[in-house]
Amino acid sequence: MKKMEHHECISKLLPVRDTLDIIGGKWKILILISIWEGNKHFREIERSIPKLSTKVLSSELKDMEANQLITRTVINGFPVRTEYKSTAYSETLKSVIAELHDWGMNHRKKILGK
Amino acid sequence: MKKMEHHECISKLLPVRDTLDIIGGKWKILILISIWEGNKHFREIERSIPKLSTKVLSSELKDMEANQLITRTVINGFPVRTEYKSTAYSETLKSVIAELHDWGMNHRKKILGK
DNA sequence: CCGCATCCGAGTGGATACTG
DNA sequence: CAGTATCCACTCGGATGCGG
Repeated sequence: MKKMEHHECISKLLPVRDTLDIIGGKWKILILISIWEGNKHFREIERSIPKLSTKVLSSELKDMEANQLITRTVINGFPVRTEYKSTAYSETLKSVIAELHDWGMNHRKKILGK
Repeated sequence: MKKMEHHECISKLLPVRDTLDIIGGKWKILILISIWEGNKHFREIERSIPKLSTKVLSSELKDMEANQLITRTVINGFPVRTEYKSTAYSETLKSVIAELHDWGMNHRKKILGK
């Protein structure tokens, strides 16, 4: 990527902020990966992520549904079961996550590995 | 990026988290861009970013210096002046930011633009 | 099983004033 | 100018209990 020009900066900020809001929290990527791994139910997801409380999971799942990263389906019956699935759209985040991952790997080497 | 395998997931999480810790806050990218734009001094940077308080700026700059994204140079004299500059290393973040930006742009279109 | 409501403590961040 | 100190409002998130 070449040097950013000043007039480009402002227009870049909002979309960057949007993306960070959507995946930038402490849990969202973990939850997404948990679902990618095959976990479908609330308790399953909760148990797969240490230290994640029901309150936070609940609100994160809502955000993610609003952003179309997952779908939520209630299966009638008793007890009620709910199924969370990742959308095809969520797959488009993989290149973003890959970029974050690569930079983070490299950074570890730079900061720690001497 | 192809589908992630399960055993890859865990190894991906830490570096992703590292990167988000470094650029994921509310201000770090704004500050970096402000410095890229040419702002060098504490007050200059502060004034260029609405709503940013001195306390937060101060602590963000320290983090960023620790992560080698910027350098801090005190220029003797009175009053004291300090010069912040972005490092060559910080430029490596541009591809990450570009990826965040592209995804965010696309997402806006998907969510809002119908 | 799903997941919201409530209570509550700790940490964050803003405003302001002050030192070097 | 650079940055710290202090005070304080507010949010976040953990624990727990309950209703559907």
